[in-house]
Amino acid sequence: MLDQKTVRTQPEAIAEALKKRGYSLDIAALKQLEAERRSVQGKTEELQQQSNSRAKNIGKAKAAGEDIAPLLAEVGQLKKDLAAAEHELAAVQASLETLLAGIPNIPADSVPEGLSEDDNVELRTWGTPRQFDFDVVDHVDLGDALGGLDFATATKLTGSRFAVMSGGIARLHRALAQFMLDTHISEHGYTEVNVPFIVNSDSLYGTGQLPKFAEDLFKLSDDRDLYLIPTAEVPITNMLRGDIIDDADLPLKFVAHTPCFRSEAGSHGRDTRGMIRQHQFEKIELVQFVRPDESDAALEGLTACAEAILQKLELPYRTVILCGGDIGFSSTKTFDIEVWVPSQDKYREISSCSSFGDFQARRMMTRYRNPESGKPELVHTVNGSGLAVGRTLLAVLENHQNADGSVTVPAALQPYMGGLDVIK
RNA sequence: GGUGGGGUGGCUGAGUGGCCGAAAGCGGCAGUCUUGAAAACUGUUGAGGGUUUGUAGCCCUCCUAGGGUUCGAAUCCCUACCCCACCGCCA
Repeated sequence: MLDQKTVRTQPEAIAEALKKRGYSLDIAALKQLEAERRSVQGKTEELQQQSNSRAKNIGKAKAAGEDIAPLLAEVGQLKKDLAAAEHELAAVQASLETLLAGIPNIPADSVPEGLSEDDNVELRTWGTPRQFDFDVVDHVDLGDALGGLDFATATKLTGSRFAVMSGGIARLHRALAQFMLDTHISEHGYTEVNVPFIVNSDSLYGTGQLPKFAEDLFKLSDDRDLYLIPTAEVPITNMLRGDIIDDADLPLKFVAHTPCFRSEAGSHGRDTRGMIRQHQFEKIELVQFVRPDESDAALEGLTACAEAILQKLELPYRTVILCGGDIGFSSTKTFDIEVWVPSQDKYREISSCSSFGDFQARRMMTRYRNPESGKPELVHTVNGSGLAVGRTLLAVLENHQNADGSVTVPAALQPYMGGLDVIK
């Protein structure tokens, strides 16, 4: 959520900044609601004040032993007016709140112009896509031949966009998760957390998935208003919802390994083959809470942590900065890391690292006590995948495949595979 | 599942209808003292919002959340969520 005061007082400037996203802010509606809010709030507070002072007078009169009956008679109409005004105010504030909560974050200055992913800008590449001297097989056929990747059975168990892994591939998948987690803990200074995979709507509101993107989530039919997490970003970031953090504790860096559940509504027919787009996948998520002036550096650092995993796994990748039209709702700046997928002859997203500025912090009321002002001020949040495990598995299988259908285990993973160097 | 007790500021914890945005302590901040620090002492210290040129003043709201009673609610009633204790059941 953007700062209400800024939105209200400088709607034109906000609207201009949001154009970079291709978002058009309804200034007229905003101004109208704001004018209404102002008058209704003024009226309500005046009535509240009257009501308060009369109640006090009644208290004094009673204490003095006076007859309070005439005073009581006076407040009848006031109470009715006040109730009506409060009702009206609540309605206006709810409308304003809905409008404000639906406004996306403002892209950072460094975010390039553009409306689609075609306008994203490549920042750097690492490694060189391998030249194969045999016909490249995609991970679905590779996995099928190895007997460890089975989509048909998963369809029987659940439906489309699920997979059953077994044997060496299941172990490789687990090894990848462990390896990433260990690397971030011991080499990058993150604290491991283990969090719930089911969250309430307040948490989803805090990180920005709700109220706008409910259709992307799996909601439990249980009447407790609970959802499966679409990413560990939600539980980790919300750990500090409503809290005031000690300045000395910043920056806070957390890493978690969780499953992620996404309905993929609206992506029917996209990436239907293989592990690219699943309803359930595992991810190692990195989250940082930082002081406002440190978020740019934190985003660079966090992205480097994610890239380090790909380097250790000897997987070629490139890093792009998303253009204004392609960044997520809550993000002010996003770097996507894309791994080389040989069967598709192109780079595919494997990590998305974003800075949210104070956008999430404002929704969550997560603050730190600024030693200079002594006041609680909003922190900045930064997060990213480090990495998506399923897509990494796919990349390892395809990039390290051999002519005989076997897959070479990258050296970094071998300790996690009991020393195994080839999956056959 | 049963019974009972609770959820108050950064933290601990008082407060059972008006004098309570809220005692006290801790912590924080400022000062005195000190070569410096600690200790001690003194003062100060919740958050959000409205109005406003204003970090001035005035005003509103907030004691888990949502309803209710009342002229008036941290305080009484109802509901939800959470915590604690004991009992039962069980991995």
